[in-house]
Amino acid sequence: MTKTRQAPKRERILDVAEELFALRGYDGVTLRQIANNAGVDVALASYHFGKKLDLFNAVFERRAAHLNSARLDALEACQASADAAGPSVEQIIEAFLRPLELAQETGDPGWQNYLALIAYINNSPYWGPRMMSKLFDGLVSAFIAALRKALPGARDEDIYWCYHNLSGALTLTLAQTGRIDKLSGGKCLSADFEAAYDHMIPFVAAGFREVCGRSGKKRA
Amino acid sequence: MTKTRQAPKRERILDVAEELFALRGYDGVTLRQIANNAGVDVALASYHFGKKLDLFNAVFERRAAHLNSARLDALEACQASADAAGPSVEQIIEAFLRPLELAQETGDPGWQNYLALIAYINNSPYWGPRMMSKLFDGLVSAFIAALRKALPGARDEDIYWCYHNLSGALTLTLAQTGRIDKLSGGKCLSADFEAAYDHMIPFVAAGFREVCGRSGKKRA
DNA sequence: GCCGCATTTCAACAAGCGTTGAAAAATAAA
DNA sequence: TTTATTTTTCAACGCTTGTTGAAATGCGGC
Repeated sequence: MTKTRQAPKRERILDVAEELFALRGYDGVTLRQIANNAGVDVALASYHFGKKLDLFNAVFERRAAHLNSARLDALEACQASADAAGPSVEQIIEAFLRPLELAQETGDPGWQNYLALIAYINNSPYWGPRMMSKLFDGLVSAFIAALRKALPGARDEDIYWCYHNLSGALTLTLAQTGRIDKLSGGKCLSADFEAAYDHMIPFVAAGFREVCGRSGKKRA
Repeated sequence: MTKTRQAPKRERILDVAEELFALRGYDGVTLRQIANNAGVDVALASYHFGKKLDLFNAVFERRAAHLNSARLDALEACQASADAAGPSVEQIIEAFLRPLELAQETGDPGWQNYLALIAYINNSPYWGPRMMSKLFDGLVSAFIAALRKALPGARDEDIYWCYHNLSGALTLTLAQTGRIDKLSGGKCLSADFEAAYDHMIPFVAAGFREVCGRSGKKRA
């Protein structure tokens, strides 16, 4: 077998690129910074990935499939364990958010940088339209469909605006700016994803019900 | 009195810088791009503002005072017209958001770029800690105090997490990525700030009440 | 007219950028 | 071992970057 021995330097380049791109954005990072922090030569990034933009895309593709299937699995699991009416709004939001705690689950701290990078492109008027659809349109459609079923009679327009609010709250959480740490005087911690989701899930579920009509009543 | 003749080229540089920084971020824009789009020489930006970072800061300072006083005025107005119990959560959120529709009010389209730029730094792990506190800490503290009064018995931790969710939803709205336009198939429009706030205000208010307790204290 | 000052352009600098072809080193196959 | 292939480094390229000093332009006061 002459196949991929999976040299560790290639992965180190991806790890460092992930971290630096998440912190400073695509244009705020140079290939030399990435190479230096990874302890390799500049040309090695080009050898493995091609152009700088190709490296950027490679960072996204490395974890995309794993992330999407984890969240889709969570949705299907909560649908399977629900009655004929389908899962509640809380259960759907929970399935949407909880799989994102995979930094703790997998023990790989790179996930945190990856999610911060997702936040960066989702909030960017330049990168958003270029990358978000390709990465997440399928996933979002599945969750929107589940929410539509859990909120009978709701107008599509209202559901999308509510999803937009959810997406924004999530994005700022993933960005890990540490702003809430300072504002709250240390009472809240950006790095505490569990606390963030514990608060976000009931917050968002109540918002959906308020805007999309109370017909979708709260259930245990 | 040879006072400021306020050459229009200086303002044009700020306008273009505002627009391009909002779209591509600080590192994604060159001084030459700004100068070209403004129809001036590269060196003119340095003459008026100094270093590139000084120009970046000048863009923020141009509208900061106006924006903050508009929002603080709205808060004070809703407090003045309330009874002894103070304004409701909805009224406070409304005062927090509605003044941001000043692109329509003032007729200055630059406001939209400015707010997108605010969204950019608020979501950035690099720029956020550097700039958000200086610009908005006073304003946020005033609104937090009003919310604390409107939610008697709520734990500070819960209030800050709810504010974080509000800030995230607002940030993604200001970023103007157009993602909701595509997702909703045109039913929702990123540029329609009024529709965004019409949905965000009840959404967020319901979330605050759910998480921070409906009237008295929250469960253990 | 000329003068003084603010504004704007011109021209160029050193430094850093992404990228590439060829050499060197490491690894696998024989 | 020798050979073939992959991985990594070296060295350099053409180009762009932010910045600056000096020259040119505009303009009100004399």
